[in-house]
Amino acid sequence: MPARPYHHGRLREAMVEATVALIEEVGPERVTVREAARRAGVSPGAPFRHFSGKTALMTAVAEEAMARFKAEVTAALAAAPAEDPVAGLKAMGGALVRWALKNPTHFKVLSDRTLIDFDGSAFLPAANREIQDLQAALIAEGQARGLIRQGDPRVLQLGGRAFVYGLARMYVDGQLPQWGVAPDQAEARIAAVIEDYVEGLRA
Amino acid sequence: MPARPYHHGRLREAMVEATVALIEEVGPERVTVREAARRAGVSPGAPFRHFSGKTALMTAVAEEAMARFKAEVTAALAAAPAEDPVAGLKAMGGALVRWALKNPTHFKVLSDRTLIDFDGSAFLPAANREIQDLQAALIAEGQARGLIRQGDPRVLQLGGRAFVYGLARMYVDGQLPQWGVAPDQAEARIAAVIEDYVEGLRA
DNA sequence: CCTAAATGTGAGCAACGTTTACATCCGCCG
DNA sequence: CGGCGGATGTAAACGTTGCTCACATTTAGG
Repeated sequence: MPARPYHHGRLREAMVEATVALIEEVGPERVTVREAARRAGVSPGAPFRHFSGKTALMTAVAEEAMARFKAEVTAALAAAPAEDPVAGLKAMGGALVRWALKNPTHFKVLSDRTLIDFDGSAFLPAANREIQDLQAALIAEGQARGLIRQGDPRVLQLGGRAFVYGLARMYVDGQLPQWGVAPDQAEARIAAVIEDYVEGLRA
Repeated sequence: MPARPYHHGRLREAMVEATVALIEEVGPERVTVREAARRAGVSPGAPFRHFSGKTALMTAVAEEAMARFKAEVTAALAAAPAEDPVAGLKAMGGALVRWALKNPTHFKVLSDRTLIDFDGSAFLPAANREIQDLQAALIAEGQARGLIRQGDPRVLQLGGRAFVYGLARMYVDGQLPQWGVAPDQAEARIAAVIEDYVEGLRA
C-alpha cells in the first residue's frame, strides 16, 4: 500500500480544491494547471482526463462558486421580511456584495468571462437567470403595490445590478483605496452606499 | 537603404500600436509580446530594451488610454451647463460609459489591475485623482446650493462611481445579453439607466 | 573620427498548456 | 475466480511563451 497509489481516486475534486487554493495565493490569472496537478500529487497530464483544458478547470471552480453564491443570496432573501420588497432587494444586494468581499477569489472567477466558459456550462446561465428572476419579481411586486417608484422595470433592474456589481468589482479590483476607502472601512462604507441607493427606490 | 534598417527608430510607439491592435483582435489576456514584436518587424528580445516586461508594455497602453479617457470626460464636462452640477455629473458619467462602449479595448486594459502596474505609473494615479476631484467638486457644489440631496458626500461619490463603473464593466465583460439587453440596444438602455440614476440625486 | 551609449539580433532557458503512447488499476461478465 | 475492457494515471515530447545574455550595429558627441 504505497503512500500514493497509482490511481488518485478523486482527482477531479482535488484539482478544484487545489485550484481554489492556488487562486487564493497568486490570483486567478497566474493559476497554472501544472502547479495544481503538483499539489494534487499527480503528473502534469493527468488533469486532462477530467477537464478538456484549463478553461474547463476554471469553469468547474466557477460552478462551485455560483452554487455557494446562489445559496447565500436566496438565504438572505428568505430571511428578509416577505412583505417589504424593498427590504428584499436590499437583502439581495447586500448578500451579493458581502459574499464578494468574503470570497473575492470565487467572485473574480465567476465574473471574469475570459477565464471561464460561462455559456458552455449548463449550470451557470441557469443559476444566473434564477437570481435575475428573483430580483425582477421583487421589483414587479414593489411597483404593483406602490412601494417602489414607477418607471421602466428593466431600467431599475439593470441599474440595481450594475450598482451592486460595480461595488463588488471595485473591491476585488483593488480600486477602493484609490477612492478614499481604507480596507477596514470597506464593508461599512459599502453597506452605507447600498442602503442609500435602495432607499432611493421607494415610491 | 534596406527595407528594414537595423534600428527601428520608434520601436516604443510601434510596440504600443501593435499591442493595441493585438488586443483588439484577441483580447488583452491573449496578448503576446513576441507577436507584437513580430508585427513591429523586430526580434523577440528587442521590446525589452524599451519595456521592463510585459506588464510595463501593457501599462504604457493604459497610459495612452487614460489620456484619451480624461480628455473625453473633461470635454464632456466643459460642454455641460456650468450652472447645473447635476447635469455636470450626468455628462461625466455618460462620457465614461460612452467612452467605454466605444473603446472597450482601452477600457479593459485600464480597469484590469492584474494586467498593468497602476501604482507604478506616475501618470495613472494622478489622472484618476483629477477625475475624482472633478466629481467631488460637483457634488459639493450641488449640495451647497441645495440642488443635490443631502447625505454623506463620500457615499454619493462612491455610489456614483460604482454605478457607472458597473455599467461599463458589465458591457465589456459581455454580461449585458444575459440581462436582457441586446447589443444594439445597449447604448440607449445604458443612457436611460444613467438618466434615471442621476435624476434621483436631485434634492 | 572615434569611442561610449543606445538599440537591435539570435540563441537559449525554464515554464506552460496540451497531446500521445504506454502503464496500471477497477469493475463487470462469464 | 479469472480475465478483459475502459477509466485513470505516467512520462516524454511539441510548440509557444516571457525573459536574459552575449554579441552586432548604429547613432551621437567631445
